[in-house]
Amino acid sequence: MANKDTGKKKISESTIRRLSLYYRALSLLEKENYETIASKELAKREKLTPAQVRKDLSFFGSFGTRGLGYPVTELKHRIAKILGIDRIWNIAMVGVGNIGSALVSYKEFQRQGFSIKLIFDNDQRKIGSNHKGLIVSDIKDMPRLLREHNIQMVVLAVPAIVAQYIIDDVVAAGIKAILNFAPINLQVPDDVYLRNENMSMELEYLSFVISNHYKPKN
Amino acid sequence: MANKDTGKKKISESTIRRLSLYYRALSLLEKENYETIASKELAKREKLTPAQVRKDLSFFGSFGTRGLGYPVTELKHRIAKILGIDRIWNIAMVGVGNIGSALVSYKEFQRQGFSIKLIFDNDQRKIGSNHKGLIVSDIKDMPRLLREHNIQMVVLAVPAIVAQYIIDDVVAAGIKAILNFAPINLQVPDDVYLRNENMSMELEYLSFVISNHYKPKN
DNA sequence: TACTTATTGTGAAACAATTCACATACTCTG
DNA sequence: CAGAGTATGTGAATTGTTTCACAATAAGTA
Repeated sequence: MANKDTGKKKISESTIRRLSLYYRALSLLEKENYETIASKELAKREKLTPAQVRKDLSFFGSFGTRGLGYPVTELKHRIAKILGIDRIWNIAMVGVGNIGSALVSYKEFQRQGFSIKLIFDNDQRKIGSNHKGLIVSDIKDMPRLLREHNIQMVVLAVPAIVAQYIIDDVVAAGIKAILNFAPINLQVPDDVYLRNENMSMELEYLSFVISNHYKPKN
Repeated sequence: MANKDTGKKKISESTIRRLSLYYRALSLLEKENYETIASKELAKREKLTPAQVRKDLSFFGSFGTRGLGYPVTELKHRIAKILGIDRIWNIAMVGVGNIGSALVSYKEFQRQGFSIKLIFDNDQRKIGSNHKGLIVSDIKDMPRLLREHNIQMVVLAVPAIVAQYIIDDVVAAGIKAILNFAPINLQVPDDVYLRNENMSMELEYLSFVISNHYKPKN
């Protein structure tokens, strides 16, 4: 009864996001030379409940040993496979402003298997310049280059005002996954997954928490 | 009673985050000279249901007029007040690496009332340098400067390896809200709200979505 | 004023996520 | 190799969130 993409999905987004947490925790545990880990300890490290850890994992199979726990290295690989990070993803960065160029230099992406292969901008002064060994390409060549370099994901870090115009091109080039940093609601077809990252919203949430002495439950 | 706020009903994190969306939508509607907006239209713009919009708002009061909708400008101000963004927040940026310096230049923060007042680093080569009109201070002076400049929130953009050490100082300086970009689980006391922002996790989620032909529900 | 239309505000219903609790099954020790 | 101990895997119970559906009520109209 494993989940596969046959029809219905019963896996929640929260479960997937926790898988990322488990993956990071397991990488650390591996370095600490743990061979096995109990749900209790894994939960403690991620501030979750043991039942939640077990339930999350159980959606994808039965990875543990009763009385002992989960094998650290194996579970790490299994989760990598589930998340689809047991490979290298080719990324393009569109927009080389503050955020874009920071992310190009962000070593964590490379470390996690997300390899930025192309950078685009529409500013003539930026086109041709070098960022961490990559030459900024003209956004006009984007459709062709995205295909030629077998890019699977795009990070969009352009001004809000041009974001829709540019994302249309990205979609037209066949990209199915986009991480957008422009603080605007963009339209994409149903079969394209667009995730919005809005840093002001994060600060607004902090603002609410301290203004209202609100105690989030996690 | 986990939540304080004088015995009010429990508000979910999702509701708060949607409040940010409504706020942004209302700002736009105001520019488009709308005077009132129905939950139906507001929902459409944010890809939510009208019932959800009304329910979210109803947690905080009764802001609309039956038969007409919500008054755009007034609702915007009410939400700003609820979120605590009807004011300027003084922020300090700790760490002037890629992410840190990008965020210092990120105009959206300023625009939303989050004003970066101080920047810190521990690298002698960076201390004293100028970033967007701000001089990078020595992290050694952080406890004193945070208090002197009445800083209320800290954005942490330092390497994971030193993050715990630095956040301890931030907490000791009396800061109650921290946005952390280091991909590591930090420990803070109960009365400090720490929010983690992990960009690799966002890409991992994209990876899962396209690897499994997963259809998120929103 | 009375009538029509529109849209809110909100209990109740439906749905979703988390936690509980325990049978099951494995390890470890002597 | 048996008994003690431990921790998984998972239905059931609980808790949380979203959607439904409709009474209430304001605006607009004549």
